Amino acid sequence: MVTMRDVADRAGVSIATVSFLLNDTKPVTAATRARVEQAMAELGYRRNAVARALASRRTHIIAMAYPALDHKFGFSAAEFFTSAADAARKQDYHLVLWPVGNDGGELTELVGQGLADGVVLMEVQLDDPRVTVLQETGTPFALIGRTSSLEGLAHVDIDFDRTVEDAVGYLHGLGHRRLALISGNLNDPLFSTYGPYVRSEAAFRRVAPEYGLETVVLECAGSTLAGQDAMGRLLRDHPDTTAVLIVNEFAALGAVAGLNRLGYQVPDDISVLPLLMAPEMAALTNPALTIMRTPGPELGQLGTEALIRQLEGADPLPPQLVPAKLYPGATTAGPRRS
Amino acid sequence: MVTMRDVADRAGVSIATVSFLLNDTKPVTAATRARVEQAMAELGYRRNAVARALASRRTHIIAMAYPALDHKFGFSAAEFFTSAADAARKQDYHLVLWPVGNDGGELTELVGQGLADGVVLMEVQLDDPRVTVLQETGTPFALIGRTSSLEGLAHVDIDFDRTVEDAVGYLHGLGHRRLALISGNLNDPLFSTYGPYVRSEAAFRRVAPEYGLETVVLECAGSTLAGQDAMGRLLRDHPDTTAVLIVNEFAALGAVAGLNRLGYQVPDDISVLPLLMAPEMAALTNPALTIMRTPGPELGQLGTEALIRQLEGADPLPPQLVPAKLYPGATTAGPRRS
DNA sequence: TAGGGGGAGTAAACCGCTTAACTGAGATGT
DNA sequence: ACATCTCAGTTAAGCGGTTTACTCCCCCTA
Repeated sequence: MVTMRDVADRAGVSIATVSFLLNDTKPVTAATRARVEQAMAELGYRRNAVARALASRRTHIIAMAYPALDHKFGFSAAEFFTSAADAARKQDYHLVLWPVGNDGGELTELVGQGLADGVVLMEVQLDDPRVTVLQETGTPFALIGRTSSLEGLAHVDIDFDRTVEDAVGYLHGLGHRRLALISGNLNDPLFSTYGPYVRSEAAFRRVAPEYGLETVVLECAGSTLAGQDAMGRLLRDHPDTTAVLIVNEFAALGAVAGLNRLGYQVPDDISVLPLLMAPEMAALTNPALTIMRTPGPELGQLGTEALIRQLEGADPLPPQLVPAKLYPGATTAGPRRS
Repeated sequence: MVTMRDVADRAGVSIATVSFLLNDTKPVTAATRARVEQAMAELGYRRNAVARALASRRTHIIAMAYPALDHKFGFSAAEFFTSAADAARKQDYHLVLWPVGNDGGELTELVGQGLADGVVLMEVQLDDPRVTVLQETGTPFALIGRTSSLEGLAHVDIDFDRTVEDAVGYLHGLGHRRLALISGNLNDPLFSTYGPYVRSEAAFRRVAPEYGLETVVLECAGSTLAGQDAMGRLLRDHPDTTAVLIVNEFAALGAVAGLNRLGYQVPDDISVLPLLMAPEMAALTNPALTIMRTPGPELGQLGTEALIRQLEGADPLPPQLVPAKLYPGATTAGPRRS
């Protein structure tokens, strides 16, 4: 292994000089720089990240917590991850996906062991034990999503209000007057603790009346089957509904499948518009879904940047809310004239 | 930060003793052990992984390469990852998902910098540049999937022969006599380099005739739309087909959607059986797919174990092939009497 | 011309842990 | 009883960098 020592010797300088040059922490004359750089090239030197981490007490590694137990690492999560990784790389950090339980214990371990400088948390619950643990241990972190009380926590999240406003406005503009929202399941312990359900339902209940629309809200678990079932209930109990918003992406797939099976035409008989979905997932149905596209790339990037600022001691970014934007597909249209 | 020094002082021993105890590298009397352990508990000591890595030249981190540019990180990949992470944890390693380009350059960087002890590669191509790079740089690695020539490379893969045999046998047993395979797209540069397509198609062409079945093979790209289109072609050109095997999981979803749209009943009119799919994905269609379940958990575990053996200098595991097993759903049945 | 200031480079003390070589005391063999 | 083994522990030399304090040396100013 080629070390700094080797480079320094060959260039006829001290290892400190090599270090200064490499980190750009002290000026170095052009001549010296050239000699050192040549030596590095000739020897094929690569700086040892572990030694650097030990000496500087910074690993330059950011862990994105992967909630292994919750399991559903879907397309949205993949978007968070890749965009976050890109953002990190641009700032000379490594971002890796680290599988941890969702109690926060392993997270502490991770940082306690000095393996990661900070943590980006995704799929944050309204009352998330992980956040508590991270706070108590003084671990730097940023959230993608929000806990219910966030006193100055670094976080980014979806702007549910604007997303729902835009979605409802869009459907209203198409001529729809009877909208339904397929939301979360009250019996699911996750429901009341999961921001997307709670916040989009609240937004819907607020916005729909503003447009003079009836608010039909159906409970639904987050699975294909549940979505299909919910759609059946909707058609039975509210047959005059012409457009449906759906929070959960799996339920949305099921809803479309259900409509197809029951012989309904989408979007002619009924329009379907998921409120949060990744394009890859939208392409899985037929017709392809019109969606409010989860701003995964933006959130991943912003979350990471927020964390890095914190790590570098820069003044923190203000929390950012990003709305999901309409991503056209073929499941929305004006209501059929009856 | 509590260091070994602190623990040693409080327990009245040298730091070496603490280290030996912690790593179980030298015997320690019960009395000393008790004192040290108590000191650790009282001080809340956590061993610094970075320092350990530097001194021992082992980070105990395994990187699973995430080909950010290429394949979608779907449910199968998630299965590889979680099972691999579990396997690693059991052996005192951390496994993390590391996003890298697919040329292998960043992989070398990763190991060159000493950040990871080894690499688990998934979605391996038949002729994979990453493998070459890893070999040249002497990086320990294990493959999930196979390159075409694997001279003693540590690897695990799906047993395509048995998978196809089982699938064909199963459908034959149900009474089907006219099977089709929806495979990869010849125009896709990936096709000829991607093991699953190549090997399962080869197996199909070999096995089907053994059962006295016609071999219809359709090209198809790996997307929902393509799958739907392929199904249309199949019904048009080979209307007497009663069952279809599909390699790509996205195409499989499309195929079912296509059948539904065209008014066919699944499985009454035609049985659909994907050759490689994760259960989560199978649940996305209606009816839920009967699948040959990708042995993701097994492969992730075996791949990781193979790598760790290599890292620890144990005698290597022989390469393992695991067949996908039948995972019942509702898209297969006997052929309709005509 | 002496004094001061600043820029480039060096020496050396860590960072927290592992590990080879060594110590010393009690057990063992003859 | 004396040399020889064991065996639990200790000492100290790294691992490959970062970083503080310090040394030169050259140039500018009074």
